[in-house]
Amino acid sequence: MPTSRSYWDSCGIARALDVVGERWALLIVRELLLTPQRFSELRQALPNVSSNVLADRLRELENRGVIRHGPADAEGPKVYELTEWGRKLEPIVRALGTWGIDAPQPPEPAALSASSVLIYLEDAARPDPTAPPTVCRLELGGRVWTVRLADGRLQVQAGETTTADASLRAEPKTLSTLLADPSALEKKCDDGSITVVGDLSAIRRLLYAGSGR
Amino acid sequence: MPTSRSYWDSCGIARALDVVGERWALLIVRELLLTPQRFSELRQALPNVSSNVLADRLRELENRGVIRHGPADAEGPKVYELTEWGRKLEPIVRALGTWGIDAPQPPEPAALSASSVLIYLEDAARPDPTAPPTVCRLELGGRVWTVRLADGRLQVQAGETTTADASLRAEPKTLSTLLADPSALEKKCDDGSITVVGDLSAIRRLLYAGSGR
DNA sequence: CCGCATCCGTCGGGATACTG
DNA sequence: CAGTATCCCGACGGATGCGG
Repeated sequence: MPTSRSYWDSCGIARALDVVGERWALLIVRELLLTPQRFSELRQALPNVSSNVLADRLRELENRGVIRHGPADAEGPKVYELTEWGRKLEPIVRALGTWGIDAPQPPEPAALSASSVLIYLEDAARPDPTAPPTVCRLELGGRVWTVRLADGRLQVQAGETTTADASLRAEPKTLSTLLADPSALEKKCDDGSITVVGDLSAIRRLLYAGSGR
Repeated sequence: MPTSRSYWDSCGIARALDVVGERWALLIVRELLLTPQRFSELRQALPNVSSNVLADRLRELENRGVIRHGPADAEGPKVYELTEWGRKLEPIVRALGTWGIDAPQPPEPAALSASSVLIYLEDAARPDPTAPPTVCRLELGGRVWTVRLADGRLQVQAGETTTADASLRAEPKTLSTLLADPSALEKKCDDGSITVVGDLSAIRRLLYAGSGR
């Protein structure tokens, strides 16, 4: 059964927290920022939330108008996705993530979902505006993503693209490590922890952009 | 004893929530946005948090570097105040409040602190840029505040000012009601639920600015 | 297998009383 | 005034069940 407690405070901040302040709620929103996801995908992205709590939160967030539950497109599997109101949380959640960079790392073992790394990548990226436009295909956490570098911006999209300069397959944590130290790219290629197809320098541009140059 | 659970997730968002995601934490931050406050003032502003939980949260937030506990200035009473890092939450908390405006109001009885109304006032205010600069003194929740209207902006400061066009004493909820319907100003004056001294039209400008014109 | 529901143990949080 | 001590309940977390 969903949580029903409230702060009993008419302040907008308190009312916002009545909606998305319960445990795991904002992490679910984080997961849905880039793409709708299924229950099992959310479980994989948030391995530390128990299934009953996840079900509770999803129901709550749906009842309160933050997310929606239904087939995104014709007769696909049922996915959870943000409503228009829920999407307005995006800049807030991203800002919270930027703020949290300065918070201490949790001790191992720590989870790291594909969405987390990609959101970080978008927000931290400072691509060279003079560099050539680049499109990379990413295989991350069992899904395919498209990353576009152009006009001094980095954008992530869920799904395949028709034309990519290169493709990279990695674990989210490995990609995170590479963003902290892009110079380790070749080594990671050699030891097989990542797989690169196509123009390696495109991947290199992505990593250096995502590391803030 | 403070909470020690974690999301065990290296994502910045999760780490931020490890710090300020526990219940009441962000409402404490809200209370400290405008001015440092003492324990008893926080209790009054957050009447629904029990003293032990408040003490726990304050200790946690202090340990994690969000707030500081000490005499703000020479030998005053001990107050809680935001650290530099904690202050970086300000735009996030304000944005959350703006988002929460569209969330349902909690059933009565609902609390409403002076800080809450004043933060809302600052964020919702759209003062007429052509109107004359105005300074109002506010007595709200047992404290004195200074509100300045100038250059199409509204700014709130804690404490007295030397020169004010008018002074208004009210309960936070009453002020909130007036911001929703500024035309009720005279009535509230008459029935004694507020007290105005000085230029009534200055208060009127404040209310209309705070109501988004 | 996916999408939950149920059961149960634990712990965070709420209310009250009390202390330096 | 500024918290602490205590008790209790509900939210949370883990495991398992179970229908589609």
